[in-house]
Amino acid sequence: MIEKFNFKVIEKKWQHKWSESDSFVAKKDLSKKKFYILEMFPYPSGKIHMGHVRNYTLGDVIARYKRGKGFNVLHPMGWDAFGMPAENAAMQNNIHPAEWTYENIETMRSQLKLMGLSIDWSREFATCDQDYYHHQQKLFKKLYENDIVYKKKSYVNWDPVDNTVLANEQVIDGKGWRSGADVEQRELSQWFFKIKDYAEELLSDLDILDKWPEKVKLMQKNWIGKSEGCHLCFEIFDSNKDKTNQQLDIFTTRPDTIFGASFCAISPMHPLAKKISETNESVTNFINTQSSSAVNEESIARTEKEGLKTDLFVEHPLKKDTFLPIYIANFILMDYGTGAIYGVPAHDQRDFEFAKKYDLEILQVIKNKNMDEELTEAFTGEGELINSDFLNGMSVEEAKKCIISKLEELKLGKKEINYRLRDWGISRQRYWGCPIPIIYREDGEIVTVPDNELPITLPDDVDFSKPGNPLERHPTWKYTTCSETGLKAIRETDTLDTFVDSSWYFMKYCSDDIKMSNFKNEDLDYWMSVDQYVGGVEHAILHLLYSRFFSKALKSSGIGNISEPFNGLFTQGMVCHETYKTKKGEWVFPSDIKEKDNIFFHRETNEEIIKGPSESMSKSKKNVIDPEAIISMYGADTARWFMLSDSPPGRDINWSESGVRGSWKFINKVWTIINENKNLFETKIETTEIKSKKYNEIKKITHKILKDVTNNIESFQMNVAVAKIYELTNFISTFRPENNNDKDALKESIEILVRILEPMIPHLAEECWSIIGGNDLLCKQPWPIFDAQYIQDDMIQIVIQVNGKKKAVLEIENDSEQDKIIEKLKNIESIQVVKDLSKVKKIIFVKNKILNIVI
RNA sequence: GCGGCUAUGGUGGAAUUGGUAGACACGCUGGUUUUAGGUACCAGUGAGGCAACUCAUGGGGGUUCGAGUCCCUCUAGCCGCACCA
Repeated sequence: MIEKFNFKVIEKKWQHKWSESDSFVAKKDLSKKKFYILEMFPYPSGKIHMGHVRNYTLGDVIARYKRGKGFNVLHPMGWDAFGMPAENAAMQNNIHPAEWTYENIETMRSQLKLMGLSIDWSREFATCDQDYYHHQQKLFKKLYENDIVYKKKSYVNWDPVDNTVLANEQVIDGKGWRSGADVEQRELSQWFFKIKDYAEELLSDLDILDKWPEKVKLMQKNWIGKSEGCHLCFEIFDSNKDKTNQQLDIFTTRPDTIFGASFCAISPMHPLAKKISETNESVTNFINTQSSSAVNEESIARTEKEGLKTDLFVEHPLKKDTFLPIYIANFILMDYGTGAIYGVPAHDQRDFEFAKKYDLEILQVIKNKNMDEELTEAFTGEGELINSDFLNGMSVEEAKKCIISKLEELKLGKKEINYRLRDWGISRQRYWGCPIPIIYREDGEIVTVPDNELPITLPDDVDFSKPGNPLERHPTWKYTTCSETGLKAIRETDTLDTFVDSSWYFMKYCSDDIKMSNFKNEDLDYWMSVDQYVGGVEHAILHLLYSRFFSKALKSSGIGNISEPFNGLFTQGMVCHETYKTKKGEWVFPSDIKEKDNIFFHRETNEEIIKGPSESMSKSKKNVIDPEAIISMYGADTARWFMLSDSPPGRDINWSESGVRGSWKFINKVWTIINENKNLFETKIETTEIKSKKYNEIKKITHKILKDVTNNIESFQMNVAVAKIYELTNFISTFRPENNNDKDALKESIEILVRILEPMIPHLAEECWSIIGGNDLLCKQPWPIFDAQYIQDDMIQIVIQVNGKKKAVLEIENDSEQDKIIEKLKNIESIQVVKDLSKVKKIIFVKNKILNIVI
């Protein structure tokens, strides 16, 4: 009787061996091909969760596989350690954010180490390390010097109770997520990165990223939101139709509809609206009612169109003596285009609704053949221009071209491209972030802090008992002097958005000596770009777009030469689990449930529990399984194997107890096979030339599966690779060698099995490798290459169809020709047709695959 | 509202990319071993039929010698964006 696999002892043993032999420490070596595999680094929230287990297992399979393939692999790990949860913990539990963060890192590092990941821990860092943010401050300065950073006033979500800015995601139904207070729109002076300047490059370079999911590229494309149109400049007239010497700029993508324009509208935030409000109380009131309530975006989109007519007009540029009234309207966004439009009610649904409400002219200028007389909604389709002077009869496309050149000729407008993408606001009124290396001098100058005064470090003595930014109200921290002029100065008390931290961390890993703050281009030149990035799809836009921008921005500032940081991207699915609730609707942890005859009860209270649908694991629904508990019960290999089985990595996986037990069963099956066959490896086996059928069979299956598993790993089909390995394992476990040749083949088969298991379940594989007498560490062994001669068989199966329906399967020599097969078919009862070939219309023959007789 | 993805047994999912549908696993049924089984092993398991066979990849249509795979259309579910001029 073979004992169960003792993972508790064996997993520790190999983790120790890998670590002491520096097996996964990466060294720059220009003579070797590199492979940079990276998973999105974790936020140190407390403990690792199953999502991390899935993410890092997937990455580790790739890392270990690529090492086997002979690549110089970089597989690092670090911590996305700045951010709000640390400050919230500070407020709630009176613990310093640094202490909270570093404690969590300790815990999570030790948890990750239990998983046996092949990570180069020598390159580990946290973004809240002084060294890291020191370097980030230098990068900020570089971007500042290269005119990629600027400061401007902008509207932000302001929580009046917590005295802080909130991100859009933190505003729930118009209220602050923590305080519950009504969120205000407040104008603040904020730092921005000029990501908009890179919009075109960010868009067009998506085409190079052929190893990215189409879905993510499309999301980024939509987010960038390029649209081509026309910029127009109107003269503004007063109520007496006299020139005011002011102008109104508008942007439109439909210049072709210009003859249908019946009004203009500007945003309540538009400078012109503000100017009018100075002397007009009703305008002031209107603007105030529009700017106060920030509700969620969907309901904003459904809000009824409202407007206020001003006393101003613009003259239609092509229809003399036609004046369009200017409205201030709630549906015009200030931060898209110019914050002003001309309204063409017949061909834009919003303008249509607005015109109906305020009784404005609806003039149709595009007509489609089969159209009703009266428009009941805006017509946005293709058609022919009418009521449009010189544009009449043209298609939409033709009219666009024609009108733009006409407007350009008249110097009234010009072709323009607009992007939905907005500049990236990076100021946060927070303590736990990277200080911005800027001082405001008493003479009004804004200057960067000189390099020899960096890093600007966060003060330790901070007070979280009051809401707001502790840096702002710190007694001394912000007061300083300018070393160049001796003038008094005040530090910038805003810190950088944490997305800045994660926009270049993958470059920092490339530093040979991670503790040095030097950032060498030659290191980047060797290791960058990341060959394979793995993470959740929830970062499809922000993190991935910001990182792409940052690489480009650094490149144009002379740092690195990377235009795309991530060559390959894989977005893995989520880990789900059934949910459980009491009848009162309180969530219950799965670990507190017991089951009897398909009815669920609370383990302690015996209360009946209702089982709900499987949803992605979340603390709030309590449908979480603690990875550490699983690892201590079944071991890391079982957890890893389960994560790779069944579900394709890109889709959601459902965590199940029976699935984990199945994985544990498999681990032991391999363990049993190795122990039962270990004597095979003790002596050399003499072989002979004559090979049995059995021998050919095991050779064929082994090499076929080796080939398949290799392809499956390359194409991220880990679940299929797992299935193939099951097949091989099942075959080996029932294989009974009859002679020395068979034994020799079995040995090879077992060796291959052990080698291809290593990326997935490395502890077991290493232990097996040592049992069968393999040299050195298994993780340093090359990946085996399948031998094509064993895969090719003399006899193959060919499918016989009649009219496309399968009638028989014929075993025949490889590469047999059609005639030979037809001959053979004459002996088969169920296929009568071949006896009289005159009735056969056609024969479709695909060599070694199929023969289809059409009658 | 706009854009996208997905749909295969009781379940998760395979299918060499247009060529034997259901690999592999879970579950279930029966059997053997065991003091016991939430163990191990063996056999069976898409549906219908005694059978030869027939029907089956969300529904309907099409292209093709041949369709889970390609095209059209409908339905359902999921995801992203959201007054973007």
